[in-house]
Amino acid sequence: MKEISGRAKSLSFERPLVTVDVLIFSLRETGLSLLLMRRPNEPDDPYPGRWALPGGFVDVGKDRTLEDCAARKLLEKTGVKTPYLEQLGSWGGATRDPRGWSVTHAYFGLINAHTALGDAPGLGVRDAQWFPIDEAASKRLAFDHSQILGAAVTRLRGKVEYTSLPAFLLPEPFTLPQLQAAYETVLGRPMDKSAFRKRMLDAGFLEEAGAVDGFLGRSAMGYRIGNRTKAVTFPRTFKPSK
Amino acid sequence: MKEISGRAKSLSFERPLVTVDVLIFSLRETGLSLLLMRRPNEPDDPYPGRWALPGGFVDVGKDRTLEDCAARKLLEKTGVKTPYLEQLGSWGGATRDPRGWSVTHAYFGLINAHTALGDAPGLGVRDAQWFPIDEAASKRLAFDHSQILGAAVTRLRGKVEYTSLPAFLLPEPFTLPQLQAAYETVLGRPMDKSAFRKRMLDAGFLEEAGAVDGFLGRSAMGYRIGNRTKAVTFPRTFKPSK
DNA sequence: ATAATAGTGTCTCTCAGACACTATTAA
DNA sequence: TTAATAGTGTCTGAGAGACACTATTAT
Repeated sequence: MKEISGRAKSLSFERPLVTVDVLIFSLRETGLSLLLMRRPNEPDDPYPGRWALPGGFVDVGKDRTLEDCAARKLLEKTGVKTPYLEQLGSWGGATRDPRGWSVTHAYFGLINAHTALGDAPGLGVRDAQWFPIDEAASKRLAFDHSQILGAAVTRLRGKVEYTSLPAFLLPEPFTLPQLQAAYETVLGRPMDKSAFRKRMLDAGFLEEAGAVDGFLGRSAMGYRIGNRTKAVTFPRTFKPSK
Repeated sequence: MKEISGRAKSLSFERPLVTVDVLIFSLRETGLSLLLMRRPNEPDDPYPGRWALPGGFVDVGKDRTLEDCAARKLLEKTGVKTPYLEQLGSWGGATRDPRGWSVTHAYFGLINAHTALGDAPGLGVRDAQWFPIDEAASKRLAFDHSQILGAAVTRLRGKVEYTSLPAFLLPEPFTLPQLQAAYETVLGRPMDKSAFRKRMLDAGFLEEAGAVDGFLGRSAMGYRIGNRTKAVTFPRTFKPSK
């Protein structure tokens, strides 16, 4: 802040384009998945027809804050209202958008597959689609979105090692075995049941929600998340590595 | 990205102001300190005369990326070239700058007191000054800079529990006792020598740099940081809380 | 020798992982 | 009773903290 050359506080210099992109993750039959949208196919649009993260320009009239803008995009794209939404970071530069110097602000959200009626609500048919993250990562996405996706997956996998993030991927109430399965899917490795339960219950972010389930074998206790706005941090990571 | 109403790809809508702010931390005699700058005292400038984070508008002609812009600000303010620099986050909204909808991108850097010739090079006399972070936090800074500072201190203290960040606060070569003192200063609590040494040496980010020091008592081994661009993550936090 | 600081060895306690065990439900 | 799943108990090993010990230097 400052650097208004001289004392003429003209703000007439060129301003970058300002956008928000949202990475919406969900657990689907095919594993951890990401919502992508196809860019319009008009030839003088950047990256026509490419898959891209949902997002768009900040609307100076509509959005009160960046976070509001991200929540708006997410609502428009999925109909989901208050999921876990975290700022991932910003990418800005002269060349990332052919239309000019631009900055994008990436947020990532975790929603459960139940709310995200996959191919249905609001978005549906059009040009939105879920992809398993490996498949999404192998595509040549628009702009620098592949790079952003890489950062998001790294962050997500990293945080899953020591936070309760995967709980946000499940519809409530969920059981501990379901939660464990969510962790195992995201991390791609099996975990010990006993240690897992100890950790989750000790962390104190779960509220009992009555017995549930049981359409095969013993029924299980259902749980809800105490505070849906933030994840809990565990004192240690799962595998203290080597 | 998209949302260009209709198919007229006019980019003529209003764009937010885009800035970068840098939080420069250093260890000084008075403890962990932050560099602040006084805003110009012209009455129609926002927050005239207030202390603020060093920063300024992105220069679309000069800066190739956001990170470049942050490095430029840091260089202009301190003369330091390639320190540890990490993106902290972005704050954007309609009301944070009276001049209009604005987004700032905060980076924090750790530099050693030797390079940061405190009150001297480049900046010197003018309107830049180091403050112990508690004092900086108690000031009413310009814009939302107090909030940003709060986030930075939280992040820094948090990461110090499980990373090698404090090493960036020391001039090389440094000794393990010096490094331990840096940790203790930032965290505000004493640490056990034996456990500390085990952890640091096992982490494998230190390179021996020959015996050093010894102007009182036994001389110590000096160390350098292997990779100055990123901190090492330890498998556990220091005090498993509770 | 003494003071001051650097560095090591040893013990203990905590806690995560391993894994076998018990509990509950449907067919 | 069996199969399937939920949930518990016990042991062990790794590793961090506590703390006393040894090592090296200047005076």
